[in-house]
Amino acid sequence: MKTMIDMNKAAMVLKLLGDQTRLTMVKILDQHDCCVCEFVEIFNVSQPSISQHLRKLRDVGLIEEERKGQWIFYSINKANEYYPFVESVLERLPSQDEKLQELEEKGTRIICC
Amino acid sequence: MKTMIDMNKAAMVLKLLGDQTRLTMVKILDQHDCCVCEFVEIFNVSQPSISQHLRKLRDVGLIEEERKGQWIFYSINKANEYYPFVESVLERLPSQDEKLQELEEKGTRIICC
DNA sequence: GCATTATATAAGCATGTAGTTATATACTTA
DNA sequence: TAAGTATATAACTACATGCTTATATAATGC
Repeated sequence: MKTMIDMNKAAMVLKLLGDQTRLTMVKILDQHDCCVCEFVEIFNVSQPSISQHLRKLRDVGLIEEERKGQWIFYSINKANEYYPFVESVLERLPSQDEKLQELEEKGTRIICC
Repeated sequence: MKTMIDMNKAAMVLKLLGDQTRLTMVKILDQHDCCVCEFVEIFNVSQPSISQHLRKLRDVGLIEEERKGQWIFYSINKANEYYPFVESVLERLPSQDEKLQELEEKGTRIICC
């Protein structure tokens, strides 16, 4: 039995995911925690733009933040009511691990604490 | 093995589905063909607004039109490259059959040919 | 304490979106 | 053929969105 979701909530979540930056962020976060500066490097946009995307995802509770020293790490919130729905979308998307791989090769991946 | 979809195509499709009117249309069309005037009655918006939503869905090939006399019927295009992805979203949505049910009770459902 | 780094927020701007009204096109029926 | 019904398109408008730059806040390290 699959988890159902209200039409209006579903449309809201799909709209959130209907942006290439946010969709990729969520796909990455589903596998790995990430900090803001990593996203800034992955996507070719300004830091405020990244913060604003993260805020939208956090506002609906789909991701959570945790400060670790100087950095703020974001992670997926699997307990969120929309997560099962989001997960069924993410399953259809190719892994974005190579984006973090590139950071590691450049030595800019933040491994903290 | 699930069908995969490019990130940019996925974001484009999710954006299309991230509107309550279009999402509901696609959910209905996944089960029943429908003509424009039925959608006009179901959603509380003008006929041009409905036509514009249908056009967006048709432009990516997700739905098809077929004229039947005076009416133009739309149907889902299961052969479309995005359909498997869309289907996995629709599976999580509650049936919208009651909307067509209401039309039948009012006697305004178009059964044609 | 001061400079540096990381992040968030505010403000402004250009573009996109969803709706409307007006009008054109196409089919049906008297 | 004329009137009515169904649909699409064009033009316009209000509002949303995603980006930018500027600035504020917070932690780090000298």
